[in-house]
Amino acid sequence: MPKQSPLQHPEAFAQALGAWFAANAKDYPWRRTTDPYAILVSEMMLQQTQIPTVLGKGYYTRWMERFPDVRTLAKAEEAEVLRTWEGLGYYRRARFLQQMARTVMERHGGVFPKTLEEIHALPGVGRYTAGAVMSFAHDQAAPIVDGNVARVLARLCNDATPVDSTEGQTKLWERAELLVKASPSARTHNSALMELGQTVCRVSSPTCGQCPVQKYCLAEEPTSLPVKGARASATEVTERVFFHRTEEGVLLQQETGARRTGLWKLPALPECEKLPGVLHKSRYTITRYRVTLWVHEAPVEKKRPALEESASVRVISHDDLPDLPMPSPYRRALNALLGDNAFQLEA
DNA sequence: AAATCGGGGAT
DNA sequence: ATCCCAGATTT
Repeated sequence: MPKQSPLQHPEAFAQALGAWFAANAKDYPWRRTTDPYAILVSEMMLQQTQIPTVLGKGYYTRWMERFPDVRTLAKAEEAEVLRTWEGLGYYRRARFLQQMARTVMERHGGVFPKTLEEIHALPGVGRYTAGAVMSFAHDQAAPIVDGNVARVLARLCNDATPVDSTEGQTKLWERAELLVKASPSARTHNSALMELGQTVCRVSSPTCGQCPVQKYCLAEEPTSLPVKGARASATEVTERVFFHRTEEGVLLQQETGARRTGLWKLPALPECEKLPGVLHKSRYTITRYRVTLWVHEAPVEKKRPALEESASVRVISHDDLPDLPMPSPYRRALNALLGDNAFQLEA
């Protein structure tokens, strides 16, 4: 029996997908609310971050308890905002979220905007996230295309156009829009499309036999789709910082540049003729970098620039240490240095 | 159109 | 080690 294109039978496709979802939907906290702020928080946390990460470590619940609404988030301390985010990565998202809250307070009088254009204009909110809020909070027929939807649509249409190309993106959004407009509920439809990609139409070993829309799928070799462009290879990076402990606490430095803005780290090691002793060494991979982090002893006082006079460098007391937002690699290094094995170089 | 954001988990 | 993940912004 010949396959039918989902694009030529959008109503029947949406019907089959919706029926499947009605019987198989998972229970997530953000599916129990229609509060656009609560939806937006979940979407921001889930950008490039898996559901078990957000859910398992309690990030979402903790955030909503601490910042239950836009007003609370808008007036919160940035350090507390970043500390609540610590461990999720891509800390820019946390800062965007607070900027969003302040924008809603100042530009929208504290009322969360209701149109796609206004939501899309909020800091950190792109086309996907704006569509997610419109469909999940307001049940409006706005399309969404995330990694899951891209995979599902590429396979359904048997389309090898690279999904990360401009042409591929244009096709995906057009198809997503066509389908969501043919569905009885955008909220159900968009949730179902993503969940299908997550549970059935998986990256590897998809379970096509259990797929509710298999008769609409034109894929001949599902696992060969979607096609993506090659990514850049990893770059080796060496980072040298130092550990200086006084009676009052530990010397730390706050990031002010384009990366990890607002977060604290061990201070960068100044240029030295001779490298001070090594206290700790670790390796981690971040985006496209493979970093070797060396923690040295503090350089001798007279050769060290007046770091304490720099606005970004401060002695942090041990009591305040847990409350400062800090990227995970530094947090781990600091814990190792302050723990029982302090001053022992790892083998 | 491509790079960057400088995470984290699964495989 | 590599890929993927409920992406967005900047240049």
